[in-house]
Amino acid sequence: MTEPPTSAAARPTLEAVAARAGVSRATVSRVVNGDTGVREALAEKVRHAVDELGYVPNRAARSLVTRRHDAVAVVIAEPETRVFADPFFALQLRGISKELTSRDIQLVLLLTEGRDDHERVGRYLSGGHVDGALVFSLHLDDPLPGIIQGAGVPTVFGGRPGWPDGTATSPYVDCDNRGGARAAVRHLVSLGRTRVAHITGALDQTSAVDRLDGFRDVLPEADDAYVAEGDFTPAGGERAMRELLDRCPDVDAVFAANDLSASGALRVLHERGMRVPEDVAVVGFDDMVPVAEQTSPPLTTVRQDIEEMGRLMARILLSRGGPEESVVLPTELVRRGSA
Amino acid sequence: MTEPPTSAAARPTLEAVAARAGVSRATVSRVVNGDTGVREALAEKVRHAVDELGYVPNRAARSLVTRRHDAVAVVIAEPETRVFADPFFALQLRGISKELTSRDIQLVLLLTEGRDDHERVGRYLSGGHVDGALVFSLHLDDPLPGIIQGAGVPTVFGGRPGWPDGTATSPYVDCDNRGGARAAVRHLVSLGRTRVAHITGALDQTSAVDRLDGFRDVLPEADDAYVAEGDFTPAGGERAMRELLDRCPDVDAVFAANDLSASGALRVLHERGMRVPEDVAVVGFDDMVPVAEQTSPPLTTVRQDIEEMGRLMARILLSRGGPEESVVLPTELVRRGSA
DNA sequence: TTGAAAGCGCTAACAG
DNA sequence: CTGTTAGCGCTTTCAA
Repeated sequence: MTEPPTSAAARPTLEAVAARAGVSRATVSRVVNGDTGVREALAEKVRHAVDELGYVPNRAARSLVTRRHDAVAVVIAEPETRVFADPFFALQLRGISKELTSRDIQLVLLLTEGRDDHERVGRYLSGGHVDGALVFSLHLDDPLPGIIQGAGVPTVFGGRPGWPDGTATSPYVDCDNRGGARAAVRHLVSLGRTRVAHITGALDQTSAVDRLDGFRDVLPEADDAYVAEGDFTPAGGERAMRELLDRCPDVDAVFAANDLSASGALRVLHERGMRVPEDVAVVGFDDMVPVAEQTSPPLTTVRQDIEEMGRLMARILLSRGGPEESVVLPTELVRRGSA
Repeated sequence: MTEPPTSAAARPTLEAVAARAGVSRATVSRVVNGDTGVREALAEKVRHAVDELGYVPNRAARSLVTRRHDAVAVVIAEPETRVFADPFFALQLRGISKELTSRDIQLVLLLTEGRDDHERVGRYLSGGHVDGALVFSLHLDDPLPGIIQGAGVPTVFGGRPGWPDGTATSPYVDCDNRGGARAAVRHLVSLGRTRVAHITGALDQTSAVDRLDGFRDVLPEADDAYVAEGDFTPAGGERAMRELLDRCPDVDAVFAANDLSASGALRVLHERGMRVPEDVAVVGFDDMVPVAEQTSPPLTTVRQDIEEMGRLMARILLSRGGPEESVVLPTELVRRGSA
């Protein structure tokens, strides 16, 4: 790949199409770009020539003059952490991909790990190679979002970034983590449970903090002993559940910060011979269907539409002139067997 | 985004750098592209000007003349199937990303589902927007690889494509699925197990077929009853394990096609009160560490270096003139508690 | 070793 | 409504 592909040689140009159709380059350009105001007869001829020749516009040439790139960067920081534990990003990517594809915009994927990469990504984004960026800021202390803000590229964040409200210059898309958590805990309470515990997510992520806040909204008086720190993984859920059981053997309900940690909790509960939901009711978060439906009993959980969040991120980024506001999607409690 | 970003306006051009350094555009271009044969004094001046102005080359302009794009497409077909069940792709993506990044090449992600997308991807790839493609062909009957072959773009496949040997015009990178499977089964046999079962992967994927073949290589006389079809998921593993136990209650070892299905099998084994490895020894495949180390007991499994496979795919694609051969990476048995 | 000049393929005024 | 024209920013001969 040090040389231009010889195979795909001699791609036809606008010029060629113009000649074939017997019109000027400008006219072809108009037709190709869907400009109105070309006589239908001519337009038809042009389209015919395009088909015959298999003409595909040269993006580089187009970019050069329009100063657009029809490309959006998706930045995922520190993939090791969660990307691989959790179908979350994959689903969001799918939503993004669908939206971009439908508008014929390229998805340029940027995976980063560590400080060097931050700089590189900053340079890349300021380099003006893409029209915008969709950024997943995983950790509260991640410097990347700041760097990106500085890059001067239109940006939409996935998940609420961890900076003080009002500081933000870029919108974000998130689900109503706090409201969803409240719904989960209220459901547990409505079941008559009085000793409700919470297994948190990784507390360096806003989603985990927000869900914890939601828990406290409903149970402000809950003893700290009923809150165990997890990390969104099944293993973390197991650990937290063990702690909980040791500290508060009387616990009769658990709200886990996501389905994965709930599945871990469920495992420990079984291991200790406790019945779910009779002895301990469990609610998760995410409605990661392949997880939530496979546990025993199937998991009652808070659904968020992850793919839609991705789609929305792209839509907002691309909607200059439309609403540039952050969006918080609603959640919905899904009842299955565990609570 | 209907308009060029006004924020990141007025990027400096080669022209500007040239003026600043008091040389011609050509000289700046040479320095920027690492051409030898520029007097060091001048080169230094140019580099200085580049830094001062924060010059970043305009890729579109460069592409237009070089006919290269410094971009590679990564095509993942039908993500719903596995991408989301399994950290597999994420790891491979990471390897690819690292390699591309180190060479300053863009990763353009193409996610497809269904026939319409196939055409679109075909058009995109023939469109000459990227210098090459890395393609994951999941299913034996996937038409996409064929379409891509036709697109005339240099391609490397991830995983052995499902067409007859010799048909392939593009190299692939895979791990030694068959050899790894043999090692796993031999290990079980060496433990004195005489009734070894196999939980397959999704048999419309070559990796699953190859692992099954490896199993049969070692145990050609094994009764079909000892082979249960899974699908690489924990749920599939559970189902298969149940079948196995019902059909052959005397089974004393299981080789599962991957760690995820092994974890499902383990669950069923516990549920039925069987001890692992005393009553039934279990071996997985992949060494998906977060899975394999969290099961109880921890999983003995066949390790493959997934990230390296990704890196290698990129390296092969980019190594025109180097070895254009397919590569099959070795695997390694990792002993933990389950066998 | 360096510079001048000629485009790469396309869009966007501006005329007609 | 259509064509003419002038570049977008860069690399690359070709001369000097």
